[in-house]
Amino acid sequence: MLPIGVESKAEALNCPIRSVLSNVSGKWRIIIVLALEDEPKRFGALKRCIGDVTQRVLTENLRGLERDGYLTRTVDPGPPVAVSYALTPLGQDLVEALKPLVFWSNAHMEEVQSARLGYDRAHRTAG
Amino acid sequence: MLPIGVESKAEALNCPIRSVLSNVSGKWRIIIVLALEDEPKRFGALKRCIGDVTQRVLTENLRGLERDGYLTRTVDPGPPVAVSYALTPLGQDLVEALKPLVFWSNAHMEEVQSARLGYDRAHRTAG
DNA sequence: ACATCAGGTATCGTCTAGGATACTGCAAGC
DNA sequence: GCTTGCAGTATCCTAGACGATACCTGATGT
Repeated sequence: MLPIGVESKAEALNCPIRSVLSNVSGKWRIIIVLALEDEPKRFGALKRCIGDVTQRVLTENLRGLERDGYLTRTVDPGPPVAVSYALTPLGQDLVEALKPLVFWSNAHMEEVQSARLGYDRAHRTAG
Repeated sequence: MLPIGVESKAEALNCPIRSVLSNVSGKWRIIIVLALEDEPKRFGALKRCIGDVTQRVLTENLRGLERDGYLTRTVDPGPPVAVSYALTPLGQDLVEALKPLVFWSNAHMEEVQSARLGYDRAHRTAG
């Protein structure tokens, strides 16, 4: 029995699963830590690697991940200045914990998509 | 190198990680599937077990998870009617893929919280 | 007759993550 | 002098997830 149920707001804040989940939910957080798995990357490289994230949102999420201790931000005051982001040990650890989910995603994505198609077909006009 | 980067919107939709991630992100989805791990539950039991979710939101998320094939909704037309939700094999599989993350959360939650405190202390008034 | 539980819908409001775009300061390259 | 790349800020806006509340249908209890 996993401790996911709560009876008060205070309890919800202390629930480890909910706490970490909230770090990791959102469209970009997991993608960012995965992008940093192999090596540290500079801001621009990270942005290019992810592809379709805006500068503002990437910055925002990087700040959040830094705040939670998953990565570090290092400024090398060149010139030109170069800012690089690297996973902390905690962040690398998180990536390990995330890998099963990643592999699973690769393996089962099509099942999910066809389930969705089936559901939509069944629930469109016919009730 | 994980396939997380994309160069077009179409590509983003085909990225397995992003696709599954979007199923699972949101405040409640993961909590719900975890709550169903041990046995099927009826709507009311599920709601009581989670504790602080409203009826509307729970219904909404259950529909979404059903649509994606993670759980089934079964109506037993009593009377009284009883609606029970159960994980599909796909859903049980997802739970397995999620477990490392859950265990990790339990183990590292405090590190994250103290990282956050440290960050906030360092970034509050002093820049 | 009235309240209660079950499993929802319907409405409304809020809040925030994310997207779009413009702008900055600094340097290097042509 | 102009553009380009880097690493951002500053604004504004939208969509949708979430919360609160009221209501509904049918059974069951007292």
